[in-house]
Amino acid sequence: MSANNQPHPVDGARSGESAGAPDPSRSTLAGVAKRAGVSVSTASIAFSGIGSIATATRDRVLQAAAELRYFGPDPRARSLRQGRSGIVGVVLEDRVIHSFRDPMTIAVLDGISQELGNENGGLLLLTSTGIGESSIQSAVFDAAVFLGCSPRLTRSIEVMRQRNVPMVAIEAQHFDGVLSVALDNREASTRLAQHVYDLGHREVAVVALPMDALRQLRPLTDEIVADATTAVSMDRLAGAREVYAGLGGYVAANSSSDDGFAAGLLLLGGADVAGGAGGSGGAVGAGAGAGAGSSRRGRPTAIIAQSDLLAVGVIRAAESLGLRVPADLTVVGFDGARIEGLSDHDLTTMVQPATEKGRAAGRAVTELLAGGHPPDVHFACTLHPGTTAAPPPTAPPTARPTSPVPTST
Amino acid sequence: MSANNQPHPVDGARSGESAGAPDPSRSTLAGVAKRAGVSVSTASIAFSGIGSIATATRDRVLQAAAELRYFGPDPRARSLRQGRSGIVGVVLEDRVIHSFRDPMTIAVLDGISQELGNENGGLLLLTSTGIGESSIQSAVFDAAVFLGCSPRLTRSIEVMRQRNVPMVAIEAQHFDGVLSVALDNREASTRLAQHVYDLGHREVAVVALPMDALRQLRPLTDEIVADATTAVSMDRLAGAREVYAGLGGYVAANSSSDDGFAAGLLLLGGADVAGGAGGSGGAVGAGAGAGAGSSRRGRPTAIIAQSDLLAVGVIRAAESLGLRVPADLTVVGFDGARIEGLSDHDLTTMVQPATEKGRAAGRAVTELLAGGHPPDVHFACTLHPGTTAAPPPTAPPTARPTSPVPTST
DNA sequence: CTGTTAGCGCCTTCAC
DNA sequence: GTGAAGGCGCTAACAG
Repeated sequence: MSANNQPHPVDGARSGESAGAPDPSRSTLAGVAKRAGVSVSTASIAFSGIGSIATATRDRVLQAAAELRYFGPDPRARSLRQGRSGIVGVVLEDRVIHSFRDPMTIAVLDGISQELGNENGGLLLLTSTGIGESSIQSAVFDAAVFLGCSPRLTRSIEVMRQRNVPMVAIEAQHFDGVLSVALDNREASTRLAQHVYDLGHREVAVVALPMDALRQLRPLTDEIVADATTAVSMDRLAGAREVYAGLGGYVAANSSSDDGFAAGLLLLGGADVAGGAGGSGGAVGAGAGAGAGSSRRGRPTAIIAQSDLLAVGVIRAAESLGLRVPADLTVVGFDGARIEGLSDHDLTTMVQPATEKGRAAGRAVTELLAGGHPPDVHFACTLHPGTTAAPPPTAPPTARPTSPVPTST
Repeated sequence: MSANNQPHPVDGARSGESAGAPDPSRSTLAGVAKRAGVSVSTASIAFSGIGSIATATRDRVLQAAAELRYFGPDPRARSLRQGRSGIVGVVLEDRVIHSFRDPMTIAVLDGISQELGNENGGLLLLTSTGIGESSIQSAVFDAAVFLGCSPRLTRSIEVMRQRNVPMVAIEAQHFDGVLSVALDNREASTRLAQHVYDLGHREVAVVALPMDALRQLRPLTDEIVADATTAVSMDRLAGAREVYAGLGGYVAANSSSDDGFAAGLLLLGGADVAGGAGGSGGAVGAGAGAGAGSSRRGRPTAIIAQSDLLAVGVIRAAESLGLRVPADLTVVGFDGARIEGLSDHDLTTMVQPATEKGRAAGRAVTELLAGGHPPDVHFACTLHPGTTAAPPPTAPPTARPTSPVPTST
C-alpha cells in the first residue's frame, strides 16, 4: 500500500551527497505547523498574511520556521493551488541573440518590465523556434506577450486560449482573442517615403527587414513578398510602395548594420559591378516601375532602410564607396533608435515609441490578468527630419506631387 | 461540507464573459481519461510516452483529448508533481534596461540560452532589486544564474540552497554552494595597465564601472573603494593599481558611452576647468601617488576605462576637446565588445570570452540539474593591441620597468 | 482566532 | 497493458 512518491529523487540516489543528509525531506509548511503546534492553515496565514492571526501565534510559527530553515511556501505548489505563477511569458521570434541585438526589441522588453515591475515574478523569455513549440506549451506562465511573431504560432495561441492565458501581441498580425499593440507602420512608411519623394528622389531602393523565417540577405522578389509572414516589414514595404510603386531592393537577414552595409554595397556598387557579393539578380533602383522622371535604372539616389540599424550600415557602405551622405545619397531609416557612433550624422527616420509599446503591453497584461477587457492599442510614429536626407544631386529641388506614382506594371 | 475550491474565480465572477461559457471547468487529464474510457494513469502515459501503452488505446486517448480541446498536461501541476519546471532563473543586478544595454550582459545571456537551448523551458529574468527580493524567492525555477550580483543576495541564496536549487554565479564574489564562472579580471587588468605603462604613460586615470548600488558618476574615493560591493570593478581596479598604485579617476553610473563621455570631459577638461559638470573634488591624473616620472598632476596622457562602452565615450570626449587618439591621448577599454561606430579606431582592450562565460554557466546548470558536481570555471582575457594606445606625446618611448610603481602614500 | 477538510492536476508505485 | 490510489505542498471555505 501507500504508493511512496519521491518527486525529488536527486539527493541520496544520484549525487554522492557527502555531507550529512542536508535534506531529510525538505522542510514544508506542514512541518513548520507541527513544530509550532498549530494547524497548517494557520501556518499558511502566518506567511501569506491573508486572514487574521494572533501576533503570538504568528511569532511562534515564524520561529518554528526559522528553526527548520523554512523560508516560505514552495512556489510550485503555490502556483498550482492558486492558478497563478506571477510569470509573464515573452515569446520572441528569433534566437535570443538576435532579439537582444535589436534596440527596438530591447526597448520593448524594458517597457514591459517597467510596467510589470517584477513584483509579478519576472519575464520568462521563450522563443518560437517553429518546430516543437513545446517549450511555449509546457512552460509555466500566466500571460503571454508575443513580440513580432509569425503565424506559425497559431497552435500555441490556440493552446493558450484554451488555457485561459491572456495574450498580447506586439507588432504581429491579428489573432483572434489576442490583444494587439501596434504601430502605424504602413502610414508612417508612406509619410517617410513621401518626404523622400518631395525632396525630388525618383531612383529609390529599399533595404527591407526579414520577411520570413529564412534569414538570408537577398534581392526582394515578388515571391518573397507573396510568402511574407512578418507583418512589420510587409507593412513598411506596402507603405513605401504607395509612393514608389513597385519599389525594389534587398531583404536583409536581420536588423543589423552589418546587413545594411552588405545591402548598401550591393545597391550602390552593384549597378556597375553586377553580381557583387551574393545577390544574383537585379532589384535595384526604383525596381519595376521607376517613378515619374528618369526611368534610367542607375544607382539609386535614395535608400529607404526599414530600420535604423540597416540605415546605419547603408550609410557606412556609401561612405566606404566615397559617396557623401546626404549630398550624393539620401538614406532614411525607421525606428528612432538613436544609434551611437553615427559620427556627425543625424539619421532621418520615423521615430516610434518603442518603450511605450512595451509599457502598453505590460499594462494590458495587468488588466487582462485582473479580468478586464482592455482595447487594442495603436501608436503613431513621428518624422525626425535629421540630416541624412537631401535633394538628389541633379534633381529639380521643387517637385511636389503628393499623389502616389502610378505603377508601370 | 465539501469545501468547494475555485482557484480560477476569474471567469463568471469578474469579467462579463459574454460568450457561452468557454470554460466550464477547463479540460483536464481526468476528463480526457473518462471520455476515452480509460484510467487517468493510462491517459498520462499516452501523453508523456513514459511507460507502455497499446497503440489503439493511445489513439483513443488522443482523440478524446482533441475532442475536448485538451492540449497536454498543465505545466503548473506537472511542475509540482515532478519537482521540475524546466525554468532557469537569471538574476540580473540591474533594472532590465541597464542590463540590456550592456553588450557583455547580452552576450552572456545568449551563451546561456545557447547551451540551455530552450528545450528546458526558457529563461526567467529576475532582478535583485534589493528590497523585497520577494520575486526571486517566490518565483518558480529549477536553477538560478546570478549575473554579476552583489552580496545583498545572501538571503536569497540561502533560500535557494535550502530548496536545493542549484546556483551558478557569473562574475560575482564567492558564495558557498554557488558554482562560480569567472574571469581573470585582476590579472587581465594588470596586464593591460602594464601595456600602457610600457608605452611610457605615467599620468593615468581610470574610469571605473559602478562599484555599488548608488548609480552616480562621481570621483573615485577611498570610501567608495572600501564600501564597494561589485567584484568586477573592484578586481579590475585592483589589477590596474598593481601597476599604477593609487590610481584615481571616476566611477561611472553605469557601463555606457554616455557615462564615459561625461567622465572623459571631467578628466580631460577638469584639470583646468576645475569643477566642471558635477565632480567636485580632484581624483584626476594618477591620483595619490603619481608613478615614477613626472609627478605633476596635469591632464592624464592615458585613460583606462573599465569597459569598452566607457572607453568609447572617453574617446568621443577627447575628440570633442580637440585631442587626437592615440597621438594626444591613449584610451584603453575592457571587454572586446566590438562596438560599432568607432569610426577609424580599433579600440585597445582586453577581450573577454563573454558568450563562452554564458555557455559555461548554461552547461554547469545542466550538469547540476542532472545531479553532477561540476567544478568552477575560469576564463582568461587576451590583449587586443588595437590602435588607441600609443606612447605619450612627450615621453621616453622606451621605459620598461616591469615591477609595480610604489605608492607615495 | 484557529482547526478541519477538500482538493488544484498530475504522476507513479503497486497490483492485476 | 491497464486500473486504483496516494500524495507533491499548499490554500480557501467553512465550522467551531
